[in-house]
Amino acid sequence: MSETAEKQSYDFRTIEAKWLPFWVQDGTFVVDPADERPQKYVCDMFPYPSGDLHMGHAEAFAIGDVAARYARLRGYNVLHPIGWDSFGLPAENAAIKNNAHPAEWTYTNIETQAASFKRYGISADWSTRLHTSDPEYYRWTQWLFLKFYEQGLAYRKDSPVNWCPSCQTVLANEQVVGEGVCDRCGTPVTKKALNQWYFKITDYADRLLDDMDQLKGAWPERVLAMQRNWIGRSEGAHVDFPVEGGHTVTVFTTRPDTIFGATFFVVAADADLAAQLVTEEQRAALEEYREQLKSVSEIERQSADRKKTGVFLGVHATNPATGAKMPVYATDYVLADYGTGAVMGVPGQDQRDWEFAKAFDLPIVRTVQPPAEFEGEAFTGEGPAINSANSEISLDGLEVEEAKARIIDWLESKGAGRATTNYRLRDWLLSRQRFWGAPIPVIHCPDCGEVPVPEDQLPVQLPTEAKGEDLRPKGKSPLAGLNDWVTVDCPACGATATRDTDTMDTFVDSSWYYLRYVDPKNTQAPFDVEKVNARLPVDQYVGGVEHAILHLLYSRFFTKVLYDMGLVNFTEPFKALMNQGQVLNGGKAMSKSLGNGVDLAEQMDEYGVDAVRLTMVFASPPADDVDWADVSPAASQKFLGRAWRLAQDVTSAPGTDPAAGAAGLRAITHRTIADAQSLLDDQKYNVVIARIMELVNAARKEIDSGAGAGDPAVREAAEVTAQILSLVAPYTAEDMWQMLGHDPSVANSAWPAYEESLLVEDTVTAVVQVKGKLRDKLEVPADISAEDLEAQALALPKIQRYIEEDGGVRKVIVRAPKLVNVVTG
RNA sequence: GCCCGAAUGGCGGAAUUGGUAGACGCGCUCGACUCAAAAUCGAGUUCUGCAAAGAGUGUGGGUUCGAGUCCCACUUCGGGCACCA
Repeated sequence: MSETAEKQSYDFRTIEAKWLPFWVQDGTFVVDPADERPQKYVCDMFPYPSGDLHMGHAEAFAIGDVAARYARLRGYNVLHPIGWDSFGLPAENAAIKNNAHPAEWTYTNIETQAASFKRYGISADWSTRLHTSDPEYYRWTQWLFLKFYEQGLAYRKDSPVNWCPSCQTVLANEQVVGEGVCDRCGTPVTKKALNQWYFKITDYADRLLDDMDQLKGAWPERVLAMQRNWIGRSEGAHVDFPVEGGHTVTVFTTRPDTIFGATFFVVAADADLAAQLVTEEQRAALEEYREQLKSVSEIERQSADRKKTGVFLGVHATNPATGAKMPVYATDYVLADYGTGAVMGVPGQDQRDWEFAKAFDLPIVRTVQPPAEFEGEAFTGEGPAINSANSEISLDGLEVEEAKARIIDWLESKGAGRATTNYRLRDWLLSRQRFWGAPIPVIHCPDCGEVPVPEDQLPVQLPTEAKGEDLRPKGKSPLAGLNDWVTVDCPACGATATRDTDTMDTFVDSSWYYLRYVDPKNTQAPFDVEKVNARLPVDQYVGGVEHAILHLLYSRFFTKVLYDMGLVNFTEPFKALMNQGQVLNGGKAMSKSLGNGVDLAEQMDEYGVDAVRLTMVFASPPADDVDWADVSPAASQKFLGRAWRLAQDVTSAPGTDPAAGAAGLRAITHRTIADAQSLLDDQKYNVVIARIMELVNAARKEIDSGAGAGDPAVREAAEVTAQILSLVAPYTAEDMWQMLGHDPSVANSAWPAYEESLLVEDTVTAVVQVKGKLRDKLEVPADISAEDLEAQALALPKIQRYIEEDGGVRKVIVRAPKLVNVVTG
């Protein structure tokens, strides 16, 4: 800038209008396939096109963009893709309302969001853009389904499933939230016996759990904890109980050591097992009990303080340890789909069994000695075994762990039991009675049965003519009502057959999109194996904690299956995960009902894109919530103006050697680079902003009351400011960079190198403590010896006084050059 | 009940990982500029106290020359799971 040029004021509108088209034309963020530099893959969880972008998107994508832009400045070949998770129910509801096809609503919203993303300055490579609702995408979702099917990992079964009466569709366990309600509409979920498609995620339970070791430290601990909890591995034993009528029923127990206390036997009332065991005399009673249960809501059933109910099945089981006859009951406190759906009742050591025994007046035997002061009912703690012996084995006196091992050995020797592992995780119910999803590529033939659609007939496309009322849920998939679509020739025998009319859970779509990003236009395969192996796993994944179990667990599962198929050479998709916090307003999540929503577009109009982004990043650590009521985008705008004017004020020529510049400012500049680097590596993005603010303040001071605007150190500070600021405020930074005489884009400039020699301070402030309390300070050379520092500290008059008052020096701790602690007395 | 996480000024949050608590910002107070306001700039701002000084990082103990940081016990808040045998 020449001295004569008229000073403009900082106007974010002009700056945005200038640079947004430039980045598009320049292809600033498009990955060059020939780029040989080391790679980084930074990925945000792709959005659902529910409308325009909101404040939550702004927070998440601002944070993800810092990571991407930082990696780019550090010289990596960065892939930062963008796409949409564009299947899902809201599009269907809109279509019914507007008598339209869901695609209309979906793609209109995508265009709106795409424009907003561009305005928001996200450094995405738009050539990666994908939508899961495009036939070119879901063709491969279907292809992957078929691969899973081939390996027996996709199957159908009849089972009581979660049913939302309002959405008229089944739900996965992961989608039943809180006290048993639908995560979309809050309606209490009921159970319905249906034939549904599942992915066999339980086959991968151990690996999903054990491979979390790879993620420790790189994923938030709470996400790992939630997944661990969800998988719910528990070690125990299977024990076989002979039951009258010639059956043998196996139970799962984590406490085989308590088997001598098993006095009754309970099976899940809603499972087939109960119907198989029941005597003819008791069959009517069982049926009546089952009828009663149907009227009990899931919420009521799950409440722990509900009194135990059940019905005697008329048969007895034999306890393999005691030989005792145990009455067999059906009850709803035993879950059909956990363990084996049957439990040995040990009232002495299990509170639920205690309550059942009390309700049915069954004997209670303690087999673990509670401490003398114990006053509870069932005793579930540690203690020596009692009452636990037969003619062949005695556990008496053994502590729980030892007793478990001994009884398992004995059961194994008798062929009556074995150690086993059980999981809370159930198979993933993936079929949905919805329209706007990827159709399950299977044909049902009266002669051949289940026939997978041949690969060359993919994609099984959704009908494009369906609209409005065609899509209303009727208890079965809307596709079932479209006869032209449903009727098809069997690919195996040519007979008239029908298509499967369910569509896939949208979490199937999102379980592999991060793979497709590296090769989004591939028409021969979901992705090129070599390209994926070269680019993945994702180095930094960014998204909300609400997907802690759902999307993240499913994606991990998919990756492991693909690994086993030889399609990828890694077992975990996301090396590092960052959960951004929510954006609140007044301590509460923004919502229509509270009327506390803040409109992103309005904020950008009023304060500018950069100010909104800066506010998001500066407000708190990335993982913490941002309360919009506590922050000031106006202040962010003000700061950006200060930074921008810095560049405007610089009068030295580009390329001026900074060595001759003011030493004080240079030291601050280089300290800022060094600090920013380690802060960015630690993802302490909010603190990085604080450091840039300090640098801007120091540079301003230098201009106003120091060496002046022509000092080379001021130019250096302004350049560094532009570069670091470009991570959060790309428009302002780009404009600064140009004012400073550089070619755009600052985003592809090199991260500034700091000079070690400038970080070394000549003098430091040493603190002098007496008995750990700060009493005085001392300016000393940075290379002062411990002896000199101690002597100087002890000579201080203030310190002398304390020493006299406290009765002399006992000990002196010296940490040159920063600290002296005098211990007196 | 079980499992995670957190607690620092009026507010959001810093603290090189055991060595000056409160960086940076918001807000507030005072001042400059202005006829005035806005914008901008400057000074101050943990608490008590006129000051000297003292106290201080949820509570209570402990380790240490020295603790926001480490250990033990607890409290409160947030989140997840929960009749899972």
